[in-house]
Amino acid sequence: MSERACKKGPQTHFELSKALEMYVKVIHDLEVAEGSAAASIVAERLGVKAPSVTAALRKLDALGMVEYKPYQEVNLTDKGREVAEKLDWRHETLMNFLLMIGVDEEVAKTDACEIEHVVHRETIEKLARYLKKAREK
Amino acid sequence: MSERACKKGPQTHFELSKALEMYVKVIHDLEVAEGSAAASIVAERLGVKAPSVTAALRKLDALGMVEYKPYQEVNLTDKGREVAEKLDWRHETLMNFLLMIGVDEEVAKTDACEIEHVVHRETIEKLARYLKKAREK
DNA sequence: AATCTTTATTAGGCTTGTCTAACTTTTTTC
DNA sequence: GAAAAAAGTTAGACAAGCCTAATAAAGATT
Repeated sequence: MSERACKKGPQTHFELSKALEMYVKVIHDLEVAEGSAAASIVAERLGVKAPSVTAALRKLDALGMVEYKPYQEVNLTDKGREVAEKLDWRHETLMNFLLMIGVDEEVAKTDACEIEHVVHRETIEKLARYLKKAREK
Repeated sequence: MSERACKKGPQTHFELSKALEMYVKVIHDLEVAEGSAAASIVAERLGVKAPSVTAALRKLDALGMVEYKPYQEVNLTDKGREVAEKLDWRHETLMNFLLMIGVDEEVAKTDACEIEHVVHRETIEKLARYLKKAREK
């Protein structure tokens, strides 16, 4: 059983870094709640400073994830919204599972937030399927 | 159900970055297999170049995780071995679970490698307990 | 033992994501 | 509508991790 540690293959299955995905999530939350997202609130929600938000928005815009003009509120593009919804679904699925096995709410939340950015789609799909079955019983 | 996205609290529950943990894992593997770890093999296993290994070893040494003298093979300290064993246990637990829910072996491996670095101890403990129960049935 | 080869280290650069401080734009308030 | 306040941006720095190219040390070969 050698070769246990894991090589660092080039992330083929993710379009965004974890950091940028977090911005997308927050922007989506704000859009749902208020129609669009102000940079200052994004900063506050993520616990970062304003210039970090500016930098992130420029990148997300370049990647076609948000519609961004300086000094204006941001909105997700369709592409960005897809990413946000994917993350939401992942988060939900992970939360449901973690709570089911008895993980504390707060811990589950932060762990789901970590895992959602790093696992393969297949894993979440299998987890969702498993969860559904476990509930039917 | 607002406030869905996750703030980035200061990592209180980890002593090492994910990158450094990977070095510890590989060094441990090599120690088990051959008594000690040569930098070139560590590099190869992790898919990085030699200078990255040197830099990492210097950091791990400063953190008391390895015994390192330039131009010599490395060995984990007791502290480092503890970290490696913790990671092994996490990996094992995650693998068992992922395989149980039907995730493909290769995918399970890389996903376990990601998750093991980021979740709380509690989560792994709950998972292990859950797994044990699921097997008893 | 001197050279050649392999292995490791140093030096310097790049990227991502963060920060502070200074400046600009927008909005509010009187 | 002008001045003050708030919000956003730019400039420049820093940390972690990675890289390449050049250098130094160890180990082999004859």
